[in-house]
Amino acid sequence: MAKSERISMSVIRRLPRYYRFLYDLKENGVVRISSKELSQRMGLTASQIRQDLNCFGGFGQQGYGYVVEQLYAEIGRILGLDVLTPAILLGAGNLGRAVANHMDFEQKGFRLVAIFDDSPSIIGQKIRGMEVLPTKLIEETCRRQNVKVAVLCIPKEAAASIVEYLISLDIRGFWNFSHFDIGHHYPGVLVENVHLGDSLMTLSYKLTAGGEK
Amino acid sequence: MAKSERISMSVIRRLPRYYRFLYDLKENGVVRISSKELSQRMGLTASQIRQDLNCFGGFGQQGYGYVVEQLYAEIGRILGLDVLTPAILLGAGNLGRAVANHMDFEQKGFRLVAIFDDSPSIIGQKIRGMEVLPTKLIEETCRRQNVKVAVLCIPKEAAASIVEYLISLDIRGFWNFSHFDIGHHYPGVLVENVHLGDSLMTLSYKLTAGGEK
DNA sequence: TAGATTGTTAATCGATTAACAATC
DNA sequence: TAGATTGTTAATCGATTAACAATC
Repeated sequence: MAKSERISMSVIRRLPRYYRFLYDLKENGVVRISSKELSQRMGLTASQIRQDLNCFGGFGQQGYGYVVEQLYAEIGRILGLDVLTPAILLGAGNLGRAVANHMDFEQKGFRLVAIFDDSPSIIGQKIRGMEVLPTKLIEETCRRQNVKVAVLCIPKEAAASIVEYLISLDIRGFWNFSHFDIGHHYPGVLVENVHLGDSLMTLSYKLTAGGEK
Repeated sequence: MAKSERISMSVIRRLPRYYRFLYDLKENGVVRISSKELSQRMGLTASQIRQDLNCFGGFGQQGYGYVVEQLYAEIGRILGLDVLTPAILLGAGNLGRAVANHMDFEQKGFRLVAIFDDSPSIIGQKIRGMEVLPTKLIEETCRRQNVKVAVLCIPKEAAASIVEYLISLDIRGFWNFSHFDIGHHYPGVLVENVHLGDSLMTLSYKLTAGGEK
């Protein structure tokens, strides 16, 4: 099914959006959809949608379109959402608490197994029913639960050294909210950076430059 | 100075990252930097850096490189960080509180002037010294403070109708954390979407596909 | 069957990289 | 001046769009 060529990140980053739109269609009882109609709803070209999907296989039917439910499931599988990867969260400050409370990890392919902080005033607090643990328990937790992913909600200064430590514990993926750029330093380590500040500055640019039009 | 051609989003999205790296260099007392050295630190090509910067003007000096402090200031200006745009935040749940507390709006070109929620149990609470106001005060606040930007930390269901309302109040920019896709529906309205769920699913894909290598 | 819509190939467009003359 | 490094043009690479034969 899946074609063996390397898939570009441009394509991958569109998949979660397809997934969301298909979920909505599904919820609204829509059974089939053509690339044309989906393209109009999403503001893309039909060509791009077909091109994107055909990176992974022919999910449609000529003359008919795509079966919503089936395509939804297929994309979920491509994204790996059907296998829950154990993850820990580091840093239970404002941001860490919000991420832990707000994000539905199970629906996105992860299982949040523990939350850590090193501030004595935060340790022991409950977040979504989970007690915040001291950082010295990280190693044991990772070993016991076979944790492969860490969510970083810690300050930039702390991040650099903690990343090294986590990699030594066999953590292989980071969802990084810290301002520290894990990026390209560690080969084989998979990183998804969430730089909220960058996003806000981009909006500032759009507003500034948008006025020139 | 600024060249008049349209700048691509690919270039724009790299600017905040340049800005962060230059800030660090500046803090570490580095006075000058060449595109080559910066490229190594950032994991880019020197060519790309020079190409990017020259979209906006020649900020360097042949045979020398770039003056860190000067380039930093220049990029800040390009991003429009020197003008603070008044913004309101809607939705003081977990996520809204974290964004309000965590984000340094002033450093990113904005001034957060008010926070709104429609839940009686949240209205009146203080977040970063600001009292959460009932949504019925949105109109008055926007008019009085000439608000042009809204940060949306509200559920998807609420977003669709609130966006229309805010646009009618002359809001022209959205920093959108809701799962609602403002995207292409409203011409002339500038949107920066932060889809945390999409980001997490992308990490799931990387982990899934990374294993195939 | 006729109509619709896919999967896929070819054409276009845009972004990145390479090369080098200009110049500090 | 000689060496270094920019700004910029040209070459390459990749992503998007258009077109159409295949087929349900």
